[in-house]
Parts: sequence; C-alpha cells; structure tokens
Amino acid sequence: MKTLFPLVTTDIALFTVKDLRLRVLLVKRRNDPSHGFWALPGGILRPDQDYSLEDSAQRVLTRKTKVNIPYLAQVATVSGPNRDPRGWSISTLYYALLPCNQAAAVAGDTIEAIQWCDPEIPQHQLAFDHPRLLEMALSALRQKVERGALPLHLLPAKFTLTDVQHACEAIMGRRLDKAAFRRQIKDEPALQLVPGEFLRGPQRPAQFYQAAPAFQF
Amino acid sequence: MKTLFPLVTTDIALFTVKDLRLRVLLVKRRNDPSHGFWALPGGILRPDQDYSLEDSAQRVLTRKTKVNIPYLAQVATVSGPNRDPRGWSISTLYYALLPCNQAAAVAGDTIEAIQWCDPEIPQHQLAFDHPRLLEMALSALRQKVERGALPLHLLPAKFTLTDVQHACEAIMGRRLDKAAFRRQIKDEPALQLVPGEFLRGPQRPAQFYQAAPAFQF
DNA sequence: TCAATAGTGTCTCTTAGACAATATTGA
DNA sequence: TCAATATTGTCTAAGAGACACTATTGA
Repeated sequence: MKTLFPLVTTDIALFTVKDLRLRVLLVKRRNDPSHGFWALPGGILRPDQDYSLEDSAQRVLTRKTKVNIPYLAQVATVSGPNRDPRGWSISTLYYALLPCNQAAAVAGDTIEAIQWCDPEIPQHQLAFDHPRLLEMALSALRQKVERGALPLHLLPAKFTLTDVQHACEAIMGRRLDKAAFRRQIKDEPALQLVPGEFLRGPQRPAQFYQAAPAFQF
Repeated sequence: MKTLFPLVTTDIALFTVKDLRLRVLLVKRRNDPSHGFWALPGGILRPDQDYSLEDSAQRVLTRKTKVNIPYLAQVATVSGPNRDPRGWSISTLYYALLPCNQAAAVAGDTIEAIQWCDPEIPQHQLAFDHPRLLEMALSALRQKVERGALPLHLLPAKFTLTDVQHACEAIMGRRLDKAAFRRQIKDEPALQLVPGEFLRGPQRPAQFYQAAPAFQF
C-alpha cells in the first residue's frame, strides 16, 4: 500500500578531514533502486530495532561502513511522492563527524564500494535527491562552525590549537586569521589544556589540548 | 503492524502577536489519544492527499483551525516508540507565522476549542511531548530573528518600522534599542517604503512599509 | 645560527548598545 | 503651545580582520 504508509529512511553525510581537506563518505549502491549509483549512506527505518531516527541512522551507518560514529546532528527531513522510485517517502538527514585517524571505513553489506570525496566538487552523479541533501548537510555544518562551535569530533583525542584551526578552515573552505581565531576560542570551556604535553618538532613546541568531558559539538 | 510502519505526523506551533505579546495557538483535543488535553495542532500524514510534509502540515492546520497560513518553517523531526500511545511514531515539527489581524481562527473538526496562549507560561498541561516541541519551535523562531530575519509575516500588509520592532520584541521577550534596530534594518531589501503613506495620529506621522515581493522570512 | 611553527601584540574599522537630540504631527 | 511618537545623531566599548612581532624548538 504505497499510498497508505510512506517509506521512512535516514541519510547521513559523514564528514572527516584528510590532509587538511574536508571529505564526505559516499557509497556505491549494490542493490536497486539506483543500483551502481553513488549516494550518501542511508537506509530504511526499522521500528522493531531502532529507538529513534538517530538510532536508525547510527545503525545504518555501522552496517554499511563498519564505523562507529561519535556524533550525529539532525539537519532536516525531506519528503514527497517522487524523490524515491519506490513511492511516497520521507528521509531525515543527519550529518556526522569522524576523526581522520578513524576514517579507515570499509564497505559493508549492500555496498559495492566507498569513497571519501570532496563535498563541493562531486566526481560522481549522486542518486535520488542526494545532491541537494549533501548541500544541506554541508551548509548546516558550516553554519554551526560559523557560530563558533568547535568541530573537535574531527580531531584525535589530543590536538593542538593549530589542528582545531585547520579543521575549521577545511570546513569553511577559507583561511582563518590565527590571532583572531585564538582570541575567539581563548575562553572556550570545551577546550582543556593537557599540562606538560606538547607536540614537538623542529620548531617551537605546541601545547596539546583535549575536549572537555561534557563536550558536545 | 505497529512495528513495521511508524505513525507519521506533523505538528505546528502557530505564532502570532496580539497586543504586543507573542501567542501560540493551542487546541483542545476532541478525540483519543489524549482526549480533552491541550496540544499543538497536528495530524497524520496522508500520502494520497499530501505532496510533502509541509503540505500535510498546511492541510492539517487548515482543517483544524480554518486559517490559511502564509509561512511554515521546519524545525526538527522527533521520533521513538513511546512518544505517542499509538506506537512507534515520528513527527515533523513546523512553526508558522500569522498576522494578528487574521488570527480570528475558529475550532474545526476534531477540535473542541482553541486558544492563543503565552508560549512561555503554559496555562495548560500539554499532551504527548508537546511541551518540548513548543520549546524547540520558540527557540528556532528566536534564533531566526536573532540572526536578523524580519518576521513580516506577523504584520499586516502595510506596517511601520515601529511595528516591526514591536514584533521582534514580542518574539525575543526583551526590549530592543530603537536606534540600533533601525540601523540594522536600514538597508534590508525585504523592506519597501510605500511612498506618501503614513500612519497618522496626534504625533509625527510614521512612514508605512511593505514586504518586498520576493520576501521570504 | 637558521628554518619553521607557536603564540602574542597592535592598529584600524565596524558595529551594538546606551542615550540624547531633533522633527512633525493633532489637539 | 504641548504631548506624543518618529527619526536621527553621538559617544563608547567590544570585537573582527589584517598584519607584524616575539618565542622556542631541532638541526
């Protein structure tokens, strides 16, 4: 009964930063619809297994990519009779952040391949309305950082202030002024100095920081 | 099969400004579940009638209150097995704006009564998770105005700059500085001066403005 | 010493908030 | 003229951006 119950799904834009560049995870679909097309990872809600849409997104992501995600944020819900060939459907979109050092995702069930792509220069034609979804997710992430949130979920457990700045620059797609950036985050309670720990190299050592225990992006 | 298909609904926080105070529309439910309780207006998605969730919200609102709404904005989608006694459900929340001079809504089908209430001092115990939904909707509306958007949908076709300021003050719940407010909106393309038209009274006349044709909140 | 990056200081310009001054009407 | 509200001007403090300066290490 396509017209009685809509298809309820979640889609996730999983972001990471590799080599100072923002990347989003795309998957190549093994099954219909859109078999062989690239898309954002996503899947159908299972009320018998999921406690919420966010829970469903988490489960779908784990099954498709074998990675566990520390942070999910809801972006929006799209809907309509034509966005999925299977009929009237709604999809709740999330974006997620993954530290670069955990981004060794592998293809899981129902997936032919995965790839970390530049979210602004799509090298694949995306299935369904996923071009628009990716745009919405990136925009939501940027707005959050624009408003001063620190994307610490993209970083390893210990990081330098320069690392934080580089992550923000990768997200925003532009260079940030070092002094202004540090002034902004100077009194940020999310940042905890790790006493006595420094990143060393052939230059002045950089103080290590960590996310505060209660930190939420 | 409650566990196979979730119940898909929309809920709407419809705001207006009466006598310089922000008000939200609440309805008293005539049917189960939560018969006799007050709640945000909302209803079940009908894929055979609705072209989108927003369309569904619009339809539900028209049926319940006999008012047609010029603006709907999606806030978020909530979900889970326990938020509605009928079983696993999802609800997409919208907020909407209605000009004060069109706020003569009447109770429609499935509604016992309606009331315009202070969204911050609930005089009724709300059904389901609607206290939280109302809080989310109000917060989303305030953030939008905080970022400089002008809630012209709350105003009649022609209005003065003081009217705009009063609407913003009602939403934000605090007084705004007149000079600063006018500086901010001075070059706002959404505002069009109506030449030669003034609000007159026992004081200096106030210039009338209207929303630009392409205006979207 | 030098190269390289960390971290800080300074200057300017913009803007928000507070507050005051001026403008224009009807009565 | 007066009361009342519209509209504009001024002062100050805070913050962002640009840029340069100092600090500290390994080699």
